Amino acid sequence: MKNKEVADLLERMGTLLEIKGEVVFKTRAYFKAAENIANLSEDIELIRRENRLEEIPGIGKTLAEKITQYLDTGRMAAYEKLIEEIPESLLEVVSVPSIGPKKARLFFETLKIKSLEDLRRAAEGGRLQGLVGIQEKTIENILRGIRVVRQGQERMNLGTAAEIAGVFISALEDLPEVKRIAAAGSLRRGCETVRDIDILVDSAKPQAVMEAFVRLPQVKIVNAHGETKSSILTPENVQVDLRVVGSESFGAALLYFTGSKSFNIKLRQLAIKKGMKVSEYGIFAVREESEERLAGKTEEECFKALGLPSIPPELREEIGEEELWGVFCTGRPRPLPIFIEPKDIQGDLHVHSTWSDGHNTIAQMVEAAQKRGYQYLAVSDHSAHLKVAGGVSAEDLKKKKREIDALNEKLKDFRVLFGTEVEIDTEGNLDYNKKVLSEFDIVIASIHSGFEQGPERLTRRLVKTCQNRYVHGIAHPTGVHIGKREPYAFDFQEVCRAAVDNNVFLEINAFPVRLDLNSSNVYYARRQGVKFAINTDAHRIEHLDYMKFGVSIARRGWAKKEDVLNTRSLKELMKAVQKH
DNA sequence: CCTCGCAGGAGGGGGGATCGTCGGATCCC
Repeated sequence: MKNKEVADLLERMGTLLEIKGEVVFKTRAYFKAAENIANLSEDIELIRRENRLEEIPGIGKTLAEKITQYLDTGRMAAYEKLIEEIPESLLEVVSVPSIGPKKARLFFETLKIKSLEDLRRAAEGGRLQGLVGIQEKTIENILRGIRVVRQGQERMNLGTAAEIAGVFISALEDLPEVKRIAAAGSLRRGCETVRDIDILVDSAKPQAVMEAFVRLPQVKIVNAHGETKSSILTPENVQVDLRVVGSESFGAALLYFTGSKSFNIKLRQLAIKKGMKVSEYGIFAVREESEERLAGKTEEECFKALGLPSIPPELREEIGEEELWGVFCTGRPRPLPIFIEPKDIQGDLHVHSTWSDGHNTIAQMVEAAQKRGYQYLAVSDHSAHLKVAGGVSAEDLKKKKREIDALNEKLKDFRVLFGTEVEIDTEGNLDYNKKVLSEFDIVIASIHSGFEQGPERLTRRLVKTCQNRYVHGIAHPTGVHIGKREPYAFDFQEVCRAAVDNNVFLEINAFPVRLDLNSSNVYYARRQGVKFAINTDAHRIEHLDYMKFGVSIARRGWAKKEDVLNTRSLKELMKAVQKH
């Protein structure tokens, strides 16, 4: 799948065109096209083969031609021409915080600065001094920015982001000036990865909160420190932004600060149509020479003022955008569906124990699951061949089964399920034979090797697995490892079809470095009729808490309770995974 | 550059904070 590759290319072109000084509408067209391609669930190569590129929103004749050329030949003439004029390495120059297209262009034209290294030398050599709008402070900021870029600022996974936000929130929430405090931004929307942490505070004394914030021991650098807004870097170079508003604006500010950006723009456009104005301070009715506050205290109140139902943070995205706005912009708005919530989860179907590479015993995992209010837990250890993860031999399975049976004897209102995460081999065969597989309560199958096989073979392996009559679900179906490994190349649509046809669920793996399926996958698969299970893949009891991340992903994919099998009672679950 | 709605050409993403410098760039969602 070359979707990401194409999207990246268009995005780079957009930035280079910005530096070149092209009109904003042209650059925006490239960014929009890139975004839409990145969010496609269909393979862009397939779309190109069927000559349907122009059906993608934001892609017209010209861009379609360029993309076609790129997909067919691996090159794009327009891009190559562009980088002759605006060197590609200027992309690293604009990646420096405090440097945008204007300064990048200024430096390039006056000093021939083409790269980060050029920029550093010029800044240190005092050659930036004296350019229009550049004085000492700017140069300091640039040098500091270069260091930040060099140390690398990758996006964090959702788990890490939640942890860091937690540290700052607990450091601030007990201040007497702080009435309410909440994490916002992409963390609140439950994005798979998060770039920076956004925290919003309700306080009548913003300056006191600002002071306390920038003096926290976790603060390495203060990048901005105003009356109501500050921005800092932690020692790990994570940016944390804090915004303070009064109680009357807290809801509106939460709305603003949660985003996404494009969602905010949509809201504000809608407001204009209705003679209103939206800002982080509230919803206002606009009259001649005056504004009247209509809402602001809570998000619900703000949505209501705009004539909208409360849209959950996870839905404020490009994913499902058309569906979302279709609901409101037609003559007869429908209510939003009720989406799955953490409290709906009745059990976890994919956890490990000391029988394979887990840290805790089955009994300990079970106790922890009971504490979380679950009704059941499938202990799904690795199968025999995955030696690196202590796969369970067919012989040991008997002992494991006896241990589970003994536990179930003692347990009231809880059931331990005898599960496995069975290895799919390079040909799509499973690691245990039919007789062994038939003994399990739950069989989930997954791929841990042969990622490089290419789409045909990988798709075949997964489809064949779905067709296996002993398999109930596919674990981490795309193989992504956030920050380490891209999903393997395969035909997701075909696997969805096979999953539906064979009553196999696809897992939403809630482990923060996986989150696999991701939001877009869920959104697409659900519309094909795929059923899901949200599992933590816990390797120790604390990991069971990752469930909430999986639920966020499911919500982002518009999943309802009915779409997720482990919201059901044990009886209903076992019925649902039965083979036809 | 795209889309709309009309047939060639116009209009196109919202609202605000902060910084560092003097009008505006950069950044946030």
